[in-house]
Amino acid sequence: MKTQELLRDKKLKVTPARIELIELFKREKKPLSYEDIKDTINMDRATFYRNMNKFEEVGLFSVFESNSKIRFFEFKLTPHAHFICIECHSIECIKSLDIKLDGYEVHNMTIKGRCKNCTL
Amino acid sequence: MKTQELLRDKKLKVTPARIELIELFKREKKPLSYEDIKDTINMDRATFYRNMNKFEEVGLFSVFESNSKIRFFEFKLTPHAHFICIECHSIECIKSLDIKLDGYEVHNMTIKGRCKNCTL
DNA sequence: AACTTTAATGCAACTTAGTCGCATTAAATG
DNA sequence: CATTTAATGCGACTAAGTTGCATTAAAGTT
Repeated sequence: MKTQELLRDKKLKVTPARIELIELFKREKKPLSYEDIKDTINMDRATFYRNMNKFEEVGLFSVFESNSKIRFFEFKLTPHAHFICIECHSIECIKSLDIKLDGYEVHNMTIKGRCKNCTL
Repeated sequence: MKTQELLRDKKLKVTPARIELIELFKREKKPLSYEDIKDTINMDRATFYRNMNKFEEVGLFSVFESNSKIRFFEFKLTPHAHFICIECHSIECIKSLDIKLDGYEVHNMTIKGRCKNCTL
């Protein structure tokens, strides 16, 4: 769906900041934090966070916290788990795990540990 | 194993604060944050965090972050996943999931969403 | 048991990701 | 075009967790 439609569909105003964010995350296809993209985006920190929180509320994005309390945002395509390495801080999308759990409404699943490189 | 042995085994000094923490978490058998126990423990915040971080380093405790960047600590018995409700903020231990992942050294697994009560 | 080394503690000051209030500006609605 | 409604930028703020430092207490040594 086109970005503008996406926003209208969720009854959100179409603004340059929102378009920029959604298009960036659609392109990147991976979880990013404010720190990761602050230099490439053209808006205030508050605007970034307010929009990302809205996007999560309406179900466009998924969000999770890494080690050391940093929030990562990802444009929601197919639901999947994330692996966060506590050593190199890399993040990997894990598509091989089923993220369902009977009786619960699962929003995300994160696994922390040491990644393939860091266990060598 | 007795608390003192546990500490000596990890080459950590046996102090009243450490004994208090380990015995409390052994008793509770569930993840707790500093906020949860600050009024029942007899030590400074810094001492709490420094000790918990040590305990994690040496493998006695497991740690994970809830929503809203709060750290939860748990005395490590059998490894298991945790479910964190984003609505009522309750935490449940999920023993039914296998927390293994080929090629990775898994330290913890957290699932966020809405719990059984909150999806009614 | 006293002596020395090494690490743990308490306190206050600090860090930092994220939030909030408010005045201003820009979308949407009719 | 006028009006309503919500988004933006800015700076001030919040709160969980950390750090520096002087003090105190374990552990190891003679």
